[in-house]
Amino acid sequence: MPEGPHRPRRGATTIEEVARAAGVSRQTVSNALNAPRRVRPETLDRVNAAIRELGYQPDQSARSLRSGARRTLGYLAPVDDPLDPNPLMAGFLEALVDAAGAAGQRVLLFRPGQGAADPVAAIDELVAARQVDGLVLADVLHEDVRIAHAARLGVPFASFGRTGPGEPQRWVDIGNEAAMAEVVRHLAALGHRRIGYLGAAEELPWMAARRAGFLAEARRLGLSAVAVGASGAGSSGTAAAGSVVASVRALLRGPDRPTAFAAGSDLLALDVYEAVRAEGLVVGPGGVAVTGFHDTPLCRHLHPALTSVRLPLRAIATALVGRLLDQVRGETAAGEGLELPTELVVRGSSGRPG
Amino acid sequence: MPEGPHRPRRGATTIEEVARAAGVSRQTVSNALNAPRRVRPETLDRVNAAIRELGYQPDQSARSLRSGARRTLGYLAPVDDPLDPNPLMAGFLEALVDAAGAAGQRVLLFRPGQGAADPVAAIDELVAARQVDGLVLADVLHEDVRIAHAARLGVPFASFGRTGPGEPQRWVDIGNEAAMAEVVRHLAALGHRRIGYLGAAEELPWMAARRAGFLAEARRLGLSAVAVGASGAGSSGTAAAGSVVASVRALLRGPDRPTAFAAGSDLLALDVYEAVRAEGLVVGPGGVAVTGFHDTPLCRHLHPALTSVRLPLRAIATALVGRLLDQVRGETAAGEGLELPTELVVRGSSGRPG
DNA sequence: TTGTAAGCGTTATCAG
DNA sequence: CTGATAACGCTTACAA
Repeated sequence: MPEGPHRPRRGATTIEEVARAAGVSRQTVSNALNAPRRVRPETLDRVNAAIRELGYQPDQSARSLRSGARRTLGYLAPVDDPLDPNPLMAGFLEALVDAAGAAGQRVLLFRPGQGAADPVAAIDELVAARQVDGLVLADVLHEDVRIAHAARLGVPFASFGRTGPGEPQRWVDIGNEAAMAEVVRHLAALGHRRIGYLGAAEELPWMAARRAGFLAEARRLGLSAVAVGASGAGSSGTAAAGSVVASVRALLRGPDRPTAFAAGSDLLALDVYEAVRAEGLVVGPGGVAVTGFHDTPLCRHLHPALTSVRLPLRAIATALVGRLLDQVRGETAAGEGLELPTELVVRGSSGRPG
Repeated sequence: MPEGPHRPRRGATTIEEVARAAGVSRQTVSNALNAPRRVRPETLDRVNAAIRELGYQPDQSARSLRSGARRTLGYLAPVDDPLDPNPLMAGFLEALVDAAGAAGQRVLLFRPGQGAADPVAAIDELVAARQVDGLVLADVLHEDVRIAHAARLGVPFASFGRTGPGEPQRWVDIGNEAAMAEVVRHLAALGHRRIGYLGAAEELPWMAARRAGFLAEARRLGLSAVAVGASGAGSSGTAAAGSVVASVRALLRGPDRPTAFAAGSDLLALDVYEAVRAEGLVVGPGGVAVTGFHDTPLCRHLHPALTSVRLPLRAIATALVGRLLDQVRGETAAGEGLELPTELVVRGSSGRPG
């Protein structure tokens, strides 16, 4: 609701006051801030001193109104429930805020209004209110309505997660296939010949890619590979954790028991731990090797500690911000995706087969 | 006419265009938006139709400049590493954005610049640039430099986490003691008489409170209680997970073996699982009961599923936003803290003693 | 290099 | 209830 009364001015030092204190005009202060090279060094010093002394910062609203630059990037938070938060909300967001800050931008969080879960309307609102210079989208699907809509609006954007061939290629992503291929090679190097994969929510492109990467590399190396895992559950696989465990247990009881399992997430790896133990086997050297994905803090609390794939969150965030600002500045929108490498963090859970 | 500014104007429907389309003046449109009661109904309809048709939204920068209201709340993200993200970043942030949105506010994320980890400077910048109407602080310590500084600046703020008696009491918090007391009563009701507590990073007030709440209720009920857990580690206890497990194992081997363990976080509960199993015991009914704290998705992936304390994230966020906006509107800053109850989610990990 | 003038889009004031 | 006028604080032309 719009408040009626006039708002009290906080300390609110204005450019005028700085100018007076430095004995120059408003515009000289503005120049000192926005084009320092145009101001004589000694004047610049004087102005900067006054700025520091008064603790002056330009009013961002006034600046935005005049210049058109909002110095703010919008992050469309994935639609999900606080009780089952998106893994990206932790970790990636920190990296994004840091990367944006380093580029002089702030990050504005937004989501579709609670209940009405229409991301398109949320984008429309934010853009129409001219609150951001660009948009960061995450958990992007191959044909994503958010991508299509942002492109239609003509607002600069970049996505964490690749888009299909028909969509604009303004994405940054990790190499999900490559990451799982590295996992497979790691396991193969340890001597494992029969390996299993545990996935979930495989309608999500990144989960499908991990599975595909696993199977492709296993085939290439001539390993015996089998993949299990249900579709349909949420991205963190809340639904049928129990049945997933059952699938792994069945494999472990089968004739050609895998000696190693790669999982599509750290939580799924935990399911593998449970299945392995339930079958009276052990995880790690001398037992069943297990790997996860995401390198969450969970990995370090498991025994043995979980080998996992670490995402280059800082590099992803920096690349997203960079591409976004290229578009904002009107430089040629590269129009190409960027795939960044992951890092395999080897811990006790992956060792030689027993 | 002035030349087009540096920046290309996006669709940018202005109030002027709406006024022309509706056949009224700018101010009538403004009134229709900000004080609809002052506009004749039939005129209002016409204006609203034009607004809808043109997809008009007021330019937030212009509006802010004029009115002083930023319609934005700043969230000072806890200082930590993306690789070891703060648990609040997931879950709480979703709830906060929703609550803010319901009150017509957006959420601006900010952190101290990477490297320079001074939250005070970050607050100064944001406030000086007049980018927000108020601040949300989290993971607040009893004597917190952020609280003191925000109070000194006179900027409206509210904190998730209570402040000490010398500080302004503009906090919302969960009842950490009460939550652990409920856990203790739950375990006692199941028949447990010897119970253990596993904590970590107990220099953090909320962790200390959980421990204290545990011990107090155990004493009140005449139970035999013992607490273990190191200080000094990060909030997620990355440091010495191994030694924590060792402490629990030692207790399990001791003469008066606890039949139940409450942990200060879900990850610590996982450590208890490991310790229990390492001692050849089982978790859950017939074995050692275990409870966690936070109700993260991890709980549902453990076997047996972990009993845990769920935080009322939506209520917390709503209360924080409400108190913040009270201050923004200049209404009497309540000056009192608000403690919200948690919810014990009972699952398979807590059962009758073996 | 610096100062002058104008206006970004909106809302508050005060006439009609 | 509506319409003209004046700011909010800043940055971009342009003149000195």
